Amino acid sequence: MAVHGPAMTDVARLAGVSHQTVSRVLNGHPNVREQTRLRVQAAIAELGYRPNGAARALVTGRSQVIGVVAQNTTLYGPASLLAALEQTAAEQGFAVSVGSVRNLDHRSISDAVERHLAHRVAGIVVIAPVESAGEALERLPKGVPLVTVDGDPRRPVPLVTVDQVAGAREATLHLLEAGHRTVWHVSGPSDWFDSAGRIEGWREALAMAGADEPPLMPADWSAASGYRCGQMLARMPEVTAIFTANDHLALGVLRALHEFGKRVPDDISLVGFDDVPEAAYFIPPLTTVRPDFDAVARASLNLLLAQIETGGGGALRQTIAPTLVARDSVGPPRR
Amino acid sequence: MAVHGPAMTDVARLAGVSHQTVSRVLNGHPNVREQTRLRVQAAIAELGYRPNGAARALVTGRSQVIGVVAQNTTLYGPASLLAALEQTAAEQGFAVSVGSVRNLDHRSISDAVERHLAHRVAGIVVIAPVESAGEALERLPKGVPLVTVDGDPRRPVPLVTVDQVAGAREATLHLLEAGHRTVWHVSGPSDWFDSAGRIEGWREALAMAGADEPPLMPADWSAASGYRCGQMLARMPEVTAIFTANDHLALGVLRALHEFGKRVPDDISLVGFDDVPEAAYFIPPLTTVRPDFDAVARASLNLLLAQIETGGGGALRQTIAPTLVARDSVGPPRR
DNA sequence: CTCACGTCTGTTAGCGCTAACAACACGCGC
DNA sequence: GCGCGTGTTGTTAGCGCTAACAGACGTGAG
Repeated sequence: MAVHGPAMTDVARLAGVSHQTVSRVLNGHPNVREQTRLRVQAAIAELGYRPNGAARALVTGRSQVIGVVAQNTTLYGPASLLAALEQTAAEQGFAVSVGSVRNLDHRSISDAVERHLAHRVAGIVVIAPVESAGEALERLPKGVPLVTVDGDPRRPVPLVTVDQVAGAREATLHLLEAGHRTVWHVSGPSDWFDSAGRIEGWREALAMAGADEPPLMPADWSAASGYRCGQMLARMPEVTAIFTANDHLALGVLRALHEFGKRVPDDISLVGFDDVPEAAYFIPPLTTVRPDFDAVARASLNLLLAQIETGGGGALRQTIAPTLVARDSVGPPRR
Repeated sequence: MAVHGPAMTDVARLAGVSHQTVSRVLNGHPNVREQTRLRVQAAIAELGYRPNGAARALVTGRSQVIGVVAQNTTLYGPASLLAALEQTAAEQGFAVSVGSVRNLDHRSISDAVERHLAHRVAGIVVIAPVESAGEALERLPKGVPLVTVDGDPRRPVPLVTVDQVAGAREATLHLLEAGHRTVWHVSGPSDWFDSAGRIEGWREALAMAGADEPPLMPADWSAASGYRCGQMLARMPEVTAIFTANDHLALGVLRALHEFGKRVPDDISLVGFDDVPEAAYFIPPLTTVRPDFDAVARASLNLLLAQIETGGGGALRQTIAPTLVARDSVGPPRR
């Protein structure tokens, strides 16, 4: 057929061998004479043959596809992760199928996973940053290679995660070292592990320095909610240093402070998280924490591939340390 | 098998029918007795049966998967498009497989498309905003449902696109109407159709108003290059209004202007493009043009689905008009 | 010279599903 | 009664591939 191209038997006929020999060449089996191999490869090239993934998936029970389940792939973090994952997977000869879900509840996650399973994906990566996702994962059929990213550290599922705690600790410490008595924190949504980790790191740093812990300001990830928090923070004279759970929150805070005539870093210092490409062009350029999404993607894929090959899957864990990127939004407190 | 779950024959046995009847129930064939249908559905539910997509893809020649080829899914536009596409596809029972490519040249695109073809995707959406991608598309095997997004308007391939020209025209006119004598433009990369369209709209608006056309400032999409352009624009006293090809460029310009002591909108007015979620929290909130990504995704998918069903594919074209979002970054020129 | 063994290649079966056809019961008009 | 259409179900073949086995051939040991 014109659309579907030649099949293995067509290649076999042209090369004057059986289709099985073609299969052997394709899969790199050892016992094929060099001359035969070349003939087959020539035939493949001549016909522009491409193996039919569906047929292979049917007989082997798994396709060369990795399923990714994520929530909001518009957010900078998930989008970067997805892109990196796709890149890395492609290098290993795998395609990536996305199944984004509106909510990260039990049902949605299970559904997305099962949809992937129906296509016999080789493995699944779940970007599951919230509590409710964890439960869904444990009830999944065993034997399916699975890796979670930024998931629940307490669950016995292979996990790759950015070291939120270390990143937040570093950010907070950076502000403390600049001379601030304490640091306020605008956090992400309370059910995200990312948020929890960043809160924990912030607390740790405060405790290490013997600083008072001001009340937490909960927000979501949006600039809008950062703006709302900023409007409150700007009104409190004792606030001199703020750590926001991501860069967009920082942007919102920045604008609120600006409206109230508070200058950054002269009056108030600010640190974000994520290092979005624009952070260097905020006013002023934002000091922030940069997670290494490529490293996370590589680690998750390696973990997944290991499971796919061995078939078994220990509950491994891997943590990627982020780095602080110092720019202009941090300075000493005003006297 | 534990992992792969029950097959159709298992369901058939439990329901006391042939596997073919199960298939008929699954595919909604008309001639099945109501009572039989219910028995089969009960058996499906009881076993937790899920049809094997690979087997279906093998026999029908196409899977319930749509392939998406895109370049940089980290950028706001492509990421939003991808997410919207995935959402819409899921509603129609399709999964989405991403194949991002590093470069949008002939080879990369063809490769990505062929990788999708190997998996017998039902159709392909190419987010192909640059010149070189167009050629690759025409040499593709005929008969594969294909839609391009933001692609070349001159090629005979089904195309859905944001009306860049209209958006840019509106943005420029908005500045002109505020009283500015002319409008400067910081454009995107010259090989993107998006850029070309926005330049065209800007020129049109200028011509319509009889305004002089200042030299074009070419950039890429990044805040960094916006910043570089901004440093030049800030030095030129006659510049009172700027239209940037996207919001991140505007952010960079904003910062450069700020560094030079130029205030927005008092000294210089600014309009962006994209309406990223953060644009409302720039300093000042950015007036910008909002493309409707959901509409684009819906339109592309409809076009694709139509092709999948009818098998044929006329070279349809659909244009989605963006809307201007007025915020605070535009004002009358200073006297 | 024969037999065992390794290397290479071909033949067969079957993965789970859909499409095409066959089979059967039933009701209708003649 | 017969033939015929209609609704419902079962049977068979085959999609393109891999795995398992079978066969052909050459090589070296006995």
